[in-house]
Formats: sequence, structure tokens, C-alpha cells
Amino acid sequence: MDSDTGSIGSRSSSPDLVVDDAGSFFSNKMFQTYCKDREEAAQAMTERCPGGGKAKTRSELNKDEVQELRLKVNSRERKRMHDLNQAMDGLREVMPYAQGPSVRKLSKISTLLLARNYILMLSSSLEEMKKLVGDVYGGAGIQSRTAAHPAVTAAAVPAAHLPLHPLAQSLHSLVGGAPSALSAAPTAAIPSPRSPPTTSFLGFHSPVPGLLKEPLHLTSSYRHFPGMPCPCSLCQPLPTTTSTLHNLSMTK
DNA sequence: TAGGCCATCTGGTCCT
DNA sequence: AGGACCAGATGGCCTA
Repeated sequence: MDSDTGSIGSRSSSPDLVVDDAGSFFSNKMFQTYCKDREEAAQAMTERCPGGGKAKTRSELNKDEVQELRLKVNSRERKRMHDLNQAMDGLREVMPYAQGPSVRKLSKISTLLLARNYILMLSSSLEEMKKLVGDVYGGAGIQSRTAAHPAVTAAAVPAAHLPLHPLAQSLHSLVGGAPSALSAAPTAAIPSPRSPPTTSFLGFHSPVPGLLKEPLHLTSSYRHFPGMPCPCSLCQPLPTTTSTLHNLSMTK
């Protein structure tokens, strides 16, 4: 949307707005009740304290100053919400969900739920990858080695921005072999581009081929889509069992 | 037309 | 005192 210039927004949806001669606006209800008293108070105040050099208290503000203050506060709040929406857009950009003019934007609640599930999935994948790397290397001291290994550390970074490490490919050849389930994914779960995904869709239960970004073609029989769960055990989201994951919550 | 989603305004509360 | 944050209220837009 637009602007935090303090002028009326592109969606003039504000209730009880009145426009005065100067083109500014107030909350009618608020302004009537507010200014009725304030005006009298300010009138009395200016009569009592004409031209005082001190900063005025709120009770000393006259009608115009109250309006100016209100506009200032509104503008700040608009800016705050715009910043919030900008951050929300940034989050949408890294979500494994199709973006484009023909695709309806994820709602805020959907974005948050999807992000949560995405994080859980990545955490699970990371845990499983650590286990697999541990199996590959075996023995003690694996923790320090895996912690420093690029394949492991890279998993903590959003997958949409990273190619799969060669080690991960070799791990796939170790565990892989089953045909890809992606191509056979049921389309019933695919939301219409014009309708936002439901919360069940956001649970990542079935990948959505048509809405995926460019897949990574690996040497194994699996097709990997950045940021999306793959049918193999390495990439399949696991039931959340760690206490760390249990601490993740959408509640405030 | 109902319901979902959103932007905006507003007043209260907390913090610096 | 001023700003940030929050939640409630309200009305517009869009879709099923």
C-alpha cells in the first residue's frame, strides 16, 4: 500500500473520519468528545498562560495541536505496520511457496504457520543429517567433526539459497533407491493459486510440484526442491521429538 | 451475501 | 514526555 506521509491512506477505511477545511482528518467520535473538553481547557489555558516558553502539556494543546499530534501518532503507527508488513514479505520470499503475479500472496497467518513448519522441518532434517553423518564417520568425536562440516552447517541455512552439498548427495545414494513420490503427489492438496493454502496444507504433508521452485536434480533418483521435504528419509520431516523443538510455539 | 483478510485509527500500557 | 507496542473497532475489498 502506500505511504506513511500522514495523509489519508490509499484505503480510506477509517471509521468516523471527517475532513476539515484544511483537508486533514480526525476520528469524528474521538475528536468531538476529545476536543470539546480540550478546546475549553486549552482556551482557558491560553488565557491563563499566554505565550509561555515552556513545552505544553497535552492538556494545554489546542485543537490544531491535538490534531497534529494525532496525525503524528497515526503516521508512526502506519510506518510501524508497514515495516511489519515488509518483514512479512521478506519472510514470504524465503518460504517454499510459489510467488508471482498469478499467485495469491500468503496471508499473514498462513505465512507464520508455514514458517513455523518450515523451521521444524529444517530442524528435523538437520538432526537426521547429523545422525547420518555420524553413521558415515562413526566413532567418538563425531560431534565436533559434524558440527564443523559444511554439509551440516549448511543445513542450518535456508535451503532455498543453497545447493545440496556433495556429501548430502552421497548420503542420498546410501539411503535412497525408492521412486520419487513428488511426481505422484496428490494434487488434491494443492490449493488454487487464487485461494490461500489451508492450515492442513501448511503442515507440509504433501509437496506441491506445481508450486515448487526450481528443483535440484541430483544423482540419486530423488528430485530435490530447495526448501521442500523430499521423500527420502534424509529430507523427510520427522515427528518433533526434541525438547528444543517442543519449545517452539506460536503462542505469545 | 457471508466470511476472510487487510489497513487504518485509536487509546492504553510500558519503556527509555 | 515521547515513542514503541499492542489490541480492539471499523469499514473496504475480494472470493466462494
